[in-house]
Amino acid sequence: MSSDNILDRMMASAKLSKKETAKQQRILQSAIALFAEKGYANTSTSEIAKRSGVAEGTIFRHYGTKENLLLAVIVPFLKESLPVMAQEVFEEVHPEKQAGFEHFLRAMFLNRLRFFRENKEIFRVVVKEFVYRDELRNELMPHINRDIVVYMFRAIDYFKAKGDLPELSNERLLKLVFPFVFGRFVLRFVLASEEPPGSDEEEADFVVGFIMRGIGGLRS
Amino acid sequence: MSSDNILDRMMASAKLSKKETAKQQRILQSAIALFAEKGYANTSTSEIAKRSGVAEGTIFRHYGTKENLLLAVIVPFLKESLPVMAQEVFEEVHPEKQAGFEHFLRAMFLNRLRFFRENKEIFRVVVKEFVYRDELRNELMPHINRDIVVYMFRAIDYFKAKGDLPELSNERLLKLVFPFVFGRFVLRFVLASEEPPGSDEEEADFVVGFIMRGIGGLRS
Amino acid sequence: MSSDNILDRMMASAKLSKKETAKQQRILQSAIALFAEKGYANTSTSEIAKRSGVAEGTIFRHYGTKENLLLAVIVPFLKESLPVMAQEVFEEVHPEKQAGFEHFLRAMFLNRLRFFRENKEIFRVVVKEFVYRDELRNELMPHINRDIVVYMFRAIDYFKAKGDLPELSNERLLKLVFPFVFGRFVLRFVLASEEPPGSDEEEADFVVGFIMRGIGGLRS
Amino acid sequence: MSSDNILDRMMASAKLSKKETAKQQRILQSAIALFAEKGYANTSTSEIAKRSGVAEGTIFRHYGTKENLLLAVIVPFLKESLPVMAQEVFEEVHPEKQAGFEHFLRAMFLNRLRFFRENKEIFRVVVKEFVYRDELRNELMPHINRDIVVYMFRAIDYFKAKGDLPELSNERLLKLVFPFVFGRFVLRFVLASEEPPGSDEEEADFVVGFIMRGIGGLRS
DNA sequence: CATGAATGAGCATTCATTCAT
DNA sequence: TATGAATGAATGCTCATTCAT
Repeated sequence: MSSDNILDRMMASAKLSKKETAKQQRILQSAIALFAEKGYANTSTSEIAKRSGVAEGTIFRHYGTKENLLLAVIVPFLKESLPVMAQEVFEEVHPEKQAGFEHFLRAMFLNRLRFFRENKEIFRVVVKEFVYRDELRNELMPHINRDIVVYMFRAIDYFKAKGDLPELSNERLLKLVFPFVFGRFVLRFVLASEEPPGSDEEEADFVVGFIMRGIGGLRS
Repeated sequence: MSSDNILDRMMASAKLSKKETAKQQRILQSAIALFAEKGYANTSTSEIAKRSGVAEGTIFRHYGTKENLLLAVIVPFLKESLPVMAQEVFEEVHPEKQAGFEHFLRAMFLNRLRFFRENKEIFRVVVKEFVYRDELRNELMPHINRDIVVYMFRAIDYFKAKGDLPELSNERLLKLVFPFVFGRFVLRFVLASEEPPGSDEEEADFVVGFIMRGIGGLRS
Repeated sequence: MSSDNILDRMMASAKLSKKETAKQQRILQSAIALFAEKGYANTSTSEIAKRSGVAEGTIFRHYGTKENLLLAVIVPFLKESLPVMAQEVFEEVHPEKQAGFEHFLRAMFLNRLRFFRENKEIFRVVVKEFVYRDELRNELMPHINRDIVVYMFRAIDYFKAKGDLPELSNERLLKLVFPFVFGRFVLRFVLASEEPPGSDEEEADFVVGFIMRGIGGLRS
Repeated sequence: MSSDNILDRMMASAKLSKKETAKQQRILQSAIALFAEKGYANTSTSEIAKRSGVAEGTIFRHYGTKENLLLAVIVPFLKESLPVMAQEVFEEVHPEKQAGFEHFLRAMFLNRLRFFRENKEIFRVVVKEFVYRDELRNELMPHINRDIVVYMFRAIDYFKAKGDLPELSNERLLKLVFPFVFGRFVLRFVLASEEPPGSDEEEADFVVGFIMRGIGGLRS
């Protein structure tokens, strides 16, 4: 009896999409490309159909609603982005064996940089709609926060215990670092027309260095 | 056959808007409120007319196009935001008499924080449409960049000459600091439903401190 | 705070239709003709628009919904049919000065026969939709019953007091006579393609005679 | 090139329906229930398929058209209703051995009352579509008339010869009695949400008594 | 025989824009 | 100058029907 109807619909529709036919794939690809370029509100279902080489009715047979099609694009991406965003990295990186928070941060930054690059178009869709539509944001934000926060707090606590991090409150630390990093991803993959020069590793060094120095003198 | 037809129209219409009638004021206010809330694409001109207590035809008599109405909202804001963003602050702050870059940054941060808070709704409209519509961004971005860059480089050069800043390339410095600060504004005024606690000065100290430490060790 | 939302909408929309423009008249006429012929469900708004010589959008500007257009057809007819159906006749007929119930019945029969003939097409629409759509019937029936019953009971009581009618319960009497008469109207104006021969007066004599003899021997 | 193409199709399809598979039975049942409730026009084939637990294609494999499915519902009912309506009753009732027309009428009324109650849902479908769709009515009416008229006239003539009936024209007598009785069935099974109280025999006495007294004084 | 994915014409409705008053 | 009725193209969506498997 929880309040998350969007999330519920997300899960429901996600379950149905076990085997995607070739046509569904094409529909999704076209939708992603068009939503990414012009935004959901400025894309018509007939455009999507034309680009997919599919009848317009076919879209509705599979997704029922234009809104549902958007969810079919966003949801799997979000479900792979959110918990994973820290969990997977956390494990992959074997924090115990890491030199410290700096290494963890660097690994995570590189991991997400590549993930978002790999899914650049969906990332665009998600960011655009997330900024554009207050209700979507209001409904999703709590869940997103929770999923990220849980895992990140675990990591932060671990490194605090190791004496690797200043005694800043977890929340403040996260609200400082996360938007900074995420903002750079948005800039790079959503707003910029092309990626800036320089290797991923250089970028990682630059960003992580900035953050580490920046939080160096912090007290809560 | 110049490339900036939007900008041209922007400037032209901006000049015309010297004397706005009461009705135009009401139209603009309603448009801003609705665009901010639901986005340009999801707002109908009839809604704007109803909220303004004005006939729908009146909107078109004044602005000709819905798109033009959007520009009439965005342009003046942009024109007051951009060059001023550095120039005015630069002067207001009397850099020569300042202790250094840190003071300049702090003053500028506070100045814009208050300006965007004062114009929160228009800020929302601009950010939303800027993120949502690639063509708008592509056409405006160069002008925005130019206006900001010119003034900011002047300031950066001044403080570099004073030995107040590391020998990082102007561009890299700007691309580090500007998105960081601007991202926090977006988070606070566009994405969050309410402003976080804490005084403006505390926030300024926090942000400026982080940046100053962060850029402390940089080399280009 | 009563439950009659259809009736409420009926009244609301009826109030708005104070001055009907020429175009609204044409739209209504076309809608009536088409609804009468093919039924509401089998008539498209584009058909109505074409027949009215009006753009499809114009229909929605005036009536908002196809359903509302149906109500705009039905409601005024119902409002003029129902209470009047007995009240007006009751007065027009001056029951005190009539020879008795037989005269009253005859006057009423003729009055309604002519009214329905005059509004044959709307009558068709109302009957068809009333039979076809359970929810419409369920929502309207109580109100219709009330309006008719109140006035008819008054008349019946009056004639009972005069000794003109057997001591059958009002309800049973009404449920015998009303469907019989109304059924003949439906047959004549809705189901038959053309009216049967014979003058109205002959038909009235026939029907009233049948009823009077039929109820002659009744006991409750 | 005869005029009764619907009837032809009716007969043809009726012959084919000798052996109905279980699936066809389920399809027909679902169609009847849905048509009865919401009307043919407001029922989709996919709804019928879902309710039948059958693929949508299966419906079209068996009936070819949605319209044909409707006929497959209506036709057998009509074929059992019409001639039987008088013939079977006529025989079952052994008119020769009856006390007279009153008994015949009473037996017939009871017979049909029970038949329509038994097939209430199909009766609803038939009445609704018959009222709603002029072309269906126009095509079927002559045949219905013929089937009923032939048998009824035979009965009427018989009772006239016995001196049991006034010398009213057969047609006028039928057009008086038939709609009256049929109208009560429609009221009871189609329009009312539940049947009125009272036993079938009481109702029969009431109706037949009314008719007998009513036609008592008739002259053509 | 049965399926259900695919179709595409058709539908009610919306909305930016025009124009006579 | 302001109005608001009128427009018609475009939109999201439905649904009877087809057909390859």
